[in-house]
Amino acid sequence: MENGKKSLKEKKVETIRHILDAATEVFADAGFAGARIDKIAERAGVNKAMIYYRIGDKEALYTEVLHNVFGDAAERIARNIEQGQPPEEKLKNYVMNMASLLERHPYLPHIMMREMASGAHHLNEVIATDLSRILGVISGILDDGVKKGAFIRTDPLIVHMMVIGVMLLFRVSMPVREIFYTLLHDKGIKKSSFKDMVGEIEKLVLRALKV
Amino acid sequence: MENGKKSLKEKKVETIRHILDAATEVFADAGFAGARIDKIAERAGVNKAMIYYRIGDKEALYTEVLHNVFGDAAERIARNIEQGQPPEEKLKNYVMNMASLLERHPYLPHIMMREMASGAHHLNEVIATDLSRILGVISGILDDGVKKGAFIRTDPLIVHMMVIGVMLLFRVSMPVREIFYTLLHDKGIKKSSFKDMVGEIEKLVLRALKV
Amino acid sequence: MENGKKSLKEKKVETIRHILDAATEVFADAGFAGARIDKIAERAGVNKAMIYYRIGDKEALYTEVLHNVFGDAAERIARNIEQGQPPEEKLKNYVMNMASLLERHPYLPHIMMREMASGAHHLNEVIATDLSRILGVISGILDDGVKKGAFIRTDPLIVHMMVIGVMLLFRVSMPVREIFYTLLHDKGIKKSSFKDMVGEIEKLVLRALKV
Amino acid sequence: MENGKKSLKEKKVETIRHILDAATEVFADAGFAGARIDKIAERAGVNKAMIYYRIGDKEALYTEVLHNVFGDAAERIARNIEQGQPPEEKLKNYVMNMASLLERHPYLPHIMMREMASGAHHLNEVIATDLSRILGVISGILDDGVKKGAFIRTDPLIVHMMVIGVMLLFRVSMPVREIFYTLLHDKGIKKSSFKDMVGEIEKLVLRALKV
DNA sequence: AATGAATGAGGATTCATTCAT
DNA sequence: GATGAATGAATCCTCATTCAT
Repeated sequence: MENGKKSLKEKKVETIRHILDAATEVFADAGFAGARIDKIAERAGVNKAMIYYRIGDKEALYTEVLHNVFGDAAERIARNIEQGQPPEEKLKNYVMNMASLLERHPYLPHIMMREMASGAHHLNEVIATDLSRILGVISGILDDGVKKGAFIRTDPLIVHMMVIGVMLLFRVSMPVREIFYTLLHDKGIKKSSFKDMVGEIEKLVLRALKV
Repeated sequence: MENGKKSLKEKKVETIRHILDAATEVFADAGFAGARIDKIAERAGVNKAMIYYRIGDKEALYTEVLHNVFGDAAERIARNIEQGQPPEEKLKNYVMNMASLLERHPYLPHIMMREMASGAHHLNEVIATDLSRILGVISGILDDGVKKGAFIRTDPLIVHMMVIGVMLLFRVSMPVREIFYTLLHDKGIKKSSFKDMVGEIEKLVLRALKV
Repeated sequence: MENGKKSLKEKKVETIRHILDAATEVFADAGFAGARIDKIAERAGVNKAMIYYRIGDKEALYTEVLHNVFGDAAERIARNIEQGQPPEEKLKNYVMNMASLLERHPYLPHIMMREMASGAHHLNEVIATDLSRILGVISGILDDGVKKGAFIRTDPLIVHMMVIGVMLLFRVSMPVREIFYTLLHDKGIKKSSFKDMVGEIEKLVLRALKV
Repeated sequence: MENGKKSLKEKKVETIRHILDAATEVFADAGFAGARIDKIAERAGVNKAMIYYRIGDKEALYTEVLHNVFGDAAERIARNIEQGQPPEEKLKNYVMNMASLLERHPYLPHIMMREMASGAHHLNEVIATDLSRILGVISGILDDGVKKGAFIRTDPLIVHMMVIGVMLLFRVSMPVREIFYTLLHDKGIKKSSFKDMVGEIEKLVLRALKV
């Protein structure tokens, strides 16, 4: 039950959350250079100066957004690896985790793709470390599979990029796909949901890796 | 006369090429909003006003760049499908074509990723048509493979996205990978060249699709 | 009870003193336009709103500072004129008083110079009256000297400006002089203390005025 | 005869002059922090962006102004020392030169006083060198006078500061003096022109220094 | 055909000041 | 009495675009 009375600190925390949420959306939509502080402030329902008071300049705000999104992502991934399962299960798990990560952070794909396209200048070491933990996970799974005779030996980076790449593209390409579906509906290409896609990826990746 | 004497028309064409080349690099580096007309002019070795004189405003310039890059890409793809080969060969061909496309257009990945992250607002119908032709090709290959009992039935869009996704990520992530390699060299992850990666993809995709 | 227990009124007075001291320093350092309320609050160890609560807006704060510095100065000067001395002694006294005034108010030179450079908009009539009392003093001394046949007739304003001018410059130019000393130490120019300078001024002014 | 036709380069030079003139006035009036780029642009009759296009940011503009004013001053002083005169003449010359310098640069006093009050942060080495040349001149004159038995030995820096100090104060205090004159006209203090003052200074300084 | 000069419109950032508790 | 939260109004600065030659 919202009781209407908020302490000063609660209000402050809430304000910060509003700002970061708005900033995440706007940066995802428009990129760093295209984002407008005015728009972020408006969408957050705060005065423009508030952003500087609470967070700092555009750069600081962007970094904060990146850290929020990627920090949570990395933590979540690292937590979700269950030991003692057969490699196939672990791999399915990994795909599922990646998928649910993107569902939880709908703006991650946009931000990530842009970041990489920009040379990842903002993905400084802290964030790079976060990401490297994810890579460590898939690497471990594949190694385990190879040891147990379940998987062929492959480059884990490429496997990860295939999984992540198709998911990013899928999420990010929604508006383009609308056009394609219209243009291509007579060629046997039909809409698929994110869930459909995840199932398909799981299947294809397992087929590709299994001995 | 090849020797230094250029006709007016040749100079004009050359100027336009300089502008478009410079614009391609700058847009790839910085995105539409982050690109600076000043920088494009400087890199092209022309006066800023020249850009407006020859091509038009920033929007027009960007569209021109997109069309140059994607138009050539689409044309090249459509040309390279050889009939009468077995589906496996066609698929290998398709992967190779995609790969050589990216080698020929080193800025395409950056631009494409950003475009999609922005909601593909600039990929208007003309360009969408270009892309849809590519999709038609892979769709045809997969259909053929299914008909001939060589491939399992899959969603061609997902297959395409996997192939394209990993390639885009690979090209675009060069700077980030440098960090990762440093962080992860003890986890059995090692540098691979674009060629290595293409071979690996070919292998994995065929394994995933073959009955 | 002197020991740590302060009455509410004492705390209030102390707070005000902290604010005014901090404000004096900051205004002296940066001038009116360059001074930052934030910085004054921080240096005073109080909350920014406190300044408005206790004193008022930036303008009021500045006026208060000016009055504090100049008010005390004028009072002190007027008090220190001893009657019945020979004019030479009175003049020495006047120079000494000016000098000790500046030692007591290290920020007065900076504030005064800036105020004059700004057209003395803040030196409103109240403060102008303060200053005019000082001028009355030197004027009286010179008149007395002329009457007694000790001094030549001169413009008291110019004498005052010479004395005050060199002292202000001396105090204010400390940082620049450091550079000059380095550049000029081979031209026979060497560091002098404020005391040295005061003695020299006394000597020169007396030589200039004595019949 | 203005012929109305100006070459591009002439226009450019003129624009820069307008900007620097306006900036000099505004910085003199309001100091660095108080100066408004808008006001400078308006007073120069140019668009605000022009200032950034031609000169740079506020800091650069200020430095340019300082260099213009002080650079010319230093050069003029160094040129005007005539050799072979008796020391008294040289000293008179020096006072006259200082005076005419201030008549030529009516904003120099305001800017200089503020600069010193701010700790002379912008008077970087280049400008310090300019100023030190002036000091070298007066130093030489006094030395010469001492050698020829005409002057007592004094600290040239103090002599210089007395001369410069009273002149700066005189020029800068015009608005305040108006108040004083009103308040003090019954105490025998009357308006004097800059010329009057210069004559008086010359007299006093010579009396102070002559053996 | 080509370019240096110039600017309007907008965007990031700052800062004195007020408000609510 | 005291202070953290919040903001309106500048203020500096940038950049795509146009103009005049």
